[in-house]
Amino acid sequence: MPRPAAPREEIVDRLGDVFRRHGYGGASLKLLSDATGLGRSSLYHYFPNGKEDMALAVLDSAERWMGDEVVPILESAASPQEKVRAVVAALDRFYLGGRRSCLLELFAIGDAREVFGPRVSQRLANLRSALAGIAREAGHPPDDATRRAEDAMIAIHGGLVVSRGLGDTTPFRRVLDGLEKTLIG
Amino acid sequence: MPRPAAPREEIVDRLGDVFRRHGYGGASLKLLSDATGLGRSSLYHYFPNGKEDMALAVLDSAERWMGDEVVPILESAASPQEKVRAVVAALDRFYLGGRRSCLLELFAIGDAREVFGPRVSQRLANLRSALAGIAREAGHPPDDATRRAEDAMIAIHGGLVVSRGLGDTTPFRRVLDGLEKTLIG
DNA sequence: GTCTATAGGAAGATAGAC
DNA sequence: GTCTATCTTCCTATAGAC
Repeated sequence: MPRPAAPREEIVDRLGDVFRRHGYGGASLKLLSDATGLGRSSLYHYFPNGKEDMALAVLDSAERWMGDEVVPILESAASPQEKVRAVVAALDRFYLGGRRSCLLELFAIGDAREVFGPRVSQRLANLRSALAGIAREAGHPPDDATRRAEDAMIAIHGGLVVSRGLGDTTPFRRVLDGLEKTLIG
Repeated sequence: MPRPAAPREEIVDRLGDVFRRHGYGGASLKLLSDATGLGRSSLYHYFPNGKEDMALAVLDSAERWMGDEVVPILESAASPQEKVRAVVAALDRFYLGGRRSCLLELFAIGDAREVFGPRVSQRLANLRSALAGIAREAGHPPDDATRRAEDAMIAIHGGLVVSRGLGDTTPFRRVLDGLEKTLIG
């Protein structure tokens, strides 16, 4: 008798691992199947539209994580400095200290761009707004705050890329260490 | 009678376009064939080992470009400030003002990582050394110079990622504008 | 150097039994 | 929910004519 499946959350996490390692196009059904322990048919049972549904579920999961972890920080009564530190800690956990790639980067490449491009763009813009809010709270005028927020995003993603390329998470960790200065310093 | 082929340089450039847009795995022989106007067989005539050979040719071409354009700047008698500005201009041309992705980023994903990972790592380390040289010339101690060079690489690649994600080259151009400060300011 | 044809396999996706 | 079997399409790669 078939075992009750792993919780959907767990499945989506494992799918995310594959997408983050291989990109959208490179994540074959075989890899997805192996990573979850689910056969092709089971994957289609959970995600009727196949790979695109799986990728959407992973994106949703990442956005939900940000909503659960980061938004409360932003809405708290903490000081800007405390908020930055909490966000840094959240990013460190989310990107596994620099060992995990960013889906927004991978989903803006190749065929995935056509499907997910607008969503990627919107998520980046949202993240920029959120970070700019902290910079404004710290007293920076709106233009300057937005510029700082964008610099922070550039540093984060650049740190991830360089860390992955060098095979060394030091650059990403250094970015996180400097984020307070980038954003409100 | 078959037309004499386009110069190899031109062919490699067009292959590079495909790799940069779709990544290594996403660059199918069909895309490569369409972009160059060469049939599959002709591609195998030029690149006997298929896609891997094509990717190597593109990487070689990019490295040669850097060697031809950037190394002379570094070896010139110009001031550090002049060198940074010349490098910035070269990067601006190379990345088409932010519209072109970096191969080093794309070739560190998925299956390509196994094949090109070490080479990517070495190129990044070389670029860091080159940039650190300018920072040292400007009077920064070695440790600080290397840190600045790495920050510059983080900013460049982060700027490319964010620009691509947002569909707007402004972030990359702003990174280039700030590179002098990042490196020697 | 380019062409057509094709091998041989892996891809995404579906059908129907259990 | 999971399984096996299968369909179609696409992929990389090769062979051989011109």
